[in-house]
Amino acid sequence: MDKKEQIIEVATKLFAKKGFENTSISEVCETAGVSKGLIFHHFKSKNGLLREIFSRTTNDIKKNNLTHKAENPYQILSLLLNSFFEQLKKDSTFLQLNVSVISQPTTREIVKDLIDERAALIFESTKKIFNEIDPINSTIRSYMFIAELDGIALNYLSIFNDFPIEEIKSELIKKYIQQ
Amino acid sequence: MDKKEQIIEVATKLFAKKGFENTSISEVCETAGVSKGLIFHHFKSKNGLLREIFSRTTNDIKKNNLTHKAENPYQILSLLLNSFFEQLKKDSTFLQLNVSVISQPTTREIVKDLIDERAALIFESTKKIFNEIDPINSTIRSYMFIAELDGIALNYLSIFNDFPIEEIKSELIKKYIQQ
Amino acid sequence: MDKKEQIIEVATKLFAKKGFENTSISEVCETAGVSKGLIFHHFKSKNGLLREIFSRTTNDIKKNNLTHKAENPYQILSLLLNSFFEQLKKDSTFLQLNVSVISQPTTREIVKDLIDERAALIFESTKKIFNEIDPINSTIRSYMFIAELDGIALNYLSIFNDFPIEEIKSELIKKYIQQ
Amino acid sequence: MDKKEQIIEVATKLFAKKGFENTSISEVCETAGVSKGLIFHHFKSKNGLLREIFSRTTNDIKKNNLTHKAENPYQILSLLLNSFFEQLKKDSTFLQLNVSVISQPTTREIVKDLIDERAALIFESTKKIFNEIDPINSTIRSYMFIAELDGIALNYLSIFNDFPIEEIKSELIKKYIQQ
DNA sequence: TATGAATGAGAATTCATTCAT
DNA sequence: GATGAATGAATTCTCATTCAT
Repeated sequence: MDKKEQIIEVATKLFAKKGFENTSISEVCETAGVSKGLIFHHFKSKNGLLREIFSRTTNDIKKNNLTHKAENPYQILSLLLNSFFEQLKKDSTFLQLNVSVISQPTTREIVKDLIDERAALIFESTKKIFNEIDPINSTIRSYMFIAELDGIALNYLSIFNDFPIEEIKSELIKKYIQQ
Repeated sequence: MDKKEQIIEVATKLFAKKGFENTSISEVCETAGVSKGLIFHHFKSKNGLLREIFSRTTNDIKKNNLTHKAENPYQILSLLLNSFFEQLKKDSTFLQLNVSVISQPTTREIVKDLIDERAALIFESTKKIFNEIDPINSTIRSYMFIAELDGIALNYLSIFNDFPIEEIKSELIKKYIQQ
Repeated sequence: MDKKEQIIEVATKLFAKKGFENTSISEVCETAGVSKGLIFHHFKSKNGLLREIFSRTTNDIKKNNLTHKAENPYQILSLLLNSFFEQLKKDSTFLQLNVSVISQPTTREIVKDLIDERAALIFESTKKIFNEIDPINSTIRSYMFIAELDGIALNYLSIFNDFPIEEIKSELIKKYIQQ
Repeated sequence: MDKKEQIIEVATKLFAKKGFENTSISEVCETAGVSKGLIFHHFKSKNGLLREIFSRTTNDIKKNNLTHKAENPYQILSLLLNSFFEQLKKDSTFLQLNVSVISQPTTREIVKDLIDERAALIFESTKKIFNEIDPINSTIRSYMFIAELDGIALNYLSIFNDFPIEEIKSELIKKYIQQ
């Protein structure tokens, strides 16, 4: 069993549940059943561990992007929306980790470059879709599409206890796919 | 000048710039030129200080809401969008504080009830507007409107360095006000 | 009883006996009967504590210098040599602390400016003496006199177990005072 | 190139530049391009590495002593002083390592026996010289000669930034060789 | 209302050393 | 001879909080 992977797995869960700043290395160690020193051996620092986790998520996004080479932009949008809402329900704490890391000044600074990389990646792949639907306004529509999804995530995860996620999903599908 | 107000002012700025968890009481004291004891005298705890700051923002929103008793829902939307984008540009760090407090599990817990209160407030005043525009779908449209703005704030403040805020604003005005 | 003074007293003894790098803050605290936090409250860091101790010694030297306003340079030299050998025998560990702080790269860096200040102080007061004895060569004779005493201290404290300190003292008195 | 030699070379430089206590085995490994395990394989412990370095210097001194079998004690003194001042200028950090190891309680303890051995060696070879110059006072003159040189080294290396090393050298030559 | 000395629990990090390979 | 994952004890330092004044 790979201890490095185990640390990453445990840390991801704890960071997601309690926030990065409020999860101590000690807690990660105890939960993962490894010594404190090992974390610093593998990741150099707590920040290094966060970076590793953050960049792995980006890599997952990359892989996902490569997967759907559907012919139809509407098909891609459909897949994308479905997987987005799926993750929102299943992986909620994990998504929350990403939002909180990005929005908190200190953690933001730690993964600054990785945020830029990921943002560019998401923007490009979104724009590729809208280029086929509405080439003239594809830039602005991409930004708005991304913002809309992020806003939905933020409100669902952190603001409203009774956010009508299913209806919102229907609405979005209506708006973007069925004209 | 009132020392209590001074503490709140300084703490707001520091929490916004460095995050709540990464700002120590000591730093607030030194910057505000008061003693440590005084903060605990006035706010009972560091969490108490955060709650005071957070609820003051809610009060500001309340006051703002009372102000615009325009006849026309489109006029209200227009005012609302304008002040939103205005604040986004002028008060960016302050808005970021609100997002980060809300999205981080630990701080979220501290102001849980205040978030609920504020969310209800914002939802109600938004719904009042959409009730006049599209009564049947007013609930879903309110949620989507709020999510859209939050998403724009998040992307502008924390994700894209070159987010086309002016074009997004035009687009929203086009979408919500000029049909 | 002043806890700050107590910390300084205990730390001086421990640093002298075990060396700065090998004395932990915990040990200082336990011995002094204060909490860990208090050291950082008063001295900001372990390095700050060392600086405080080092500069106090310089202050002692300053005070000592002001004292002997003997008319005769040979009288001053005599007093000086006597107190030097006296300290060498009584305060040996304390002198060793000074030598080790000065000669170790890391600790040296910490008190760099204080070493410079002290060196200038000692050189000036030595030169004042030799100016009256041999004005033309006073500079070089001052440097040699200081080096000689330091070398004796180093050899007595750290190198030879059977360094003939009394005979060395007689020899120096013969050399510098009785022509 | 022999990895063991490489380790010694790198460690000597690092210990000299940063002090023994402030140089970690990890740093030695990285700089030398070897694994951690290898150091413990060759030297048993970090202390063992220091002892190896320290005793090699003693060996160098031994070899040097064997070399000059001049007939004239003044010739030997001359050679000795020249090589001393030469080393002071060229090998300053290395000499500083020796002084700092000797004067710091912890490191002193580690090489205690080696210091004694080296001190005896230096004393004996110095006394052999003074035996020919002034047999009656040779002991005390040897101690003073050694102390004088050590004091000069200490002051030049660690105390005065503008120590007049050249003039001091001339003075010593005048004092010990030209009457 | 206001101060700041004092606390103590807990944080991240370092580091010599071991050992299976 | 050579590697590097793994350990665990120790280290410096931070920080919210209390309390006598």
